[in-house]
Amino acid sequence: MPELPEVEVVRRGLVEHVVGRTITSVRLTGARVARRHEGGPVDLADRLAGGRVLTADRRGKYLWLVVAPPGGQDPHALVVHLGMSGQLLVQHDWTPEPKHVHARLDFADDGPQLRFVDQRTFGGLAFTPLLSDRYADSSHPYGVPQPVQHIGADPLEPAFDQAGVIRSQKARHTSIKRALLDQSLVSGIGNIYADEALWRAGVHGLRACSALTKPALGRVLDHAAQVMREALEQGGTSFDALYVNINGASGYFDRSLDAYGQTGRPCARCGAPIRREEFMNRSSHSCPRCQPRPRLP
DNA sequence: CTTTTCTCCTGTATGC
DNA sequence: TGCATACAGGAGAAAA
Repeated sequence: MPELPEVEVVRRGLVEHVVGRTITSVRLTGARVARRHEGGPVDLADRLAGGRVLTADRRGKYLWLVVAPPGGQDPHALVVHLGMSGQLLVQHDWTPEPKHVHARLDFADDGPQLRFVDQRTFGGLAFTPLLSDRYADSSHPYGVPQPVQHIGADPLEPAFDQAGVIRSQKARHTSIKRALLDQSLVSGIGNIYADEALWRAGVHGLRACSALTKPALGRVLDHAAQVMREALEQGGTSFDALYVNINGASGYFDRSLDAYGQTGRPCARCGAPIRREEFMNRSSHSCPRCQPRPRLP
């Protein structure tokens, strides 16, 4: 599932293969891929045609291409969310299309297309204005797209204010895992890296935010940032030139997971079998010895 | 306003 | 073999 490191790998691929090119036409399959675009699929395709891609940017799990429309209008953002199963593929038009291609962008040069492929269609595209970032020291010179404004900075960007996040978490009446997954507090963390960060910190995800000390919350966030940096290094090694890849679990990093998906395997620290528990109709993985469960609320 | 639950979707794995 | 069911889960709407 694409979380921050996987999306960053895709962004780097777009910088390499798409930035600087001019879009000639866009073909969309079905309306669902554009359901978050205000004007619908036809408007989305129309407004992208003739645009030049200035850069590829990202915050958390949101990815966007900054596109300068023809005629000198203000740059807008083609916002891409990969959802659970979305992929962006850079492929020549003669390459047979995989299943579930929902969008194809053609360019003015002879280079390959950009294809958006999404089996479960939780992802989608939207073309939106760029607005000024809420963070003063933004590293997003074109601003951030409207659909991205409500999420917090991610742990790998300069605007990330860890002390501020800790203060917000302290005030929340919820568990630490819910807080980690809440993109409005800190973005980019999904189920995989939440479980990994909590395992590294030795904290059970059901612990109340308010019951953890600020240093303990800081350690969880530090581990989240660190595990995503490590995953990015691994994931960065796995994509080849014409394939902007999402490998489901970040390149080769799935070999390095200590908690997520490790049910029954021995904990790398203490040897106790990793347990799986129900959580928000999903699953959580943790070590029963290193991450003792809090008393029931 | 805050917090929780529900819904969207389909390929893969498992059980009877 | 065939069919039913569980599972994977990000995000936003809806409900509490």
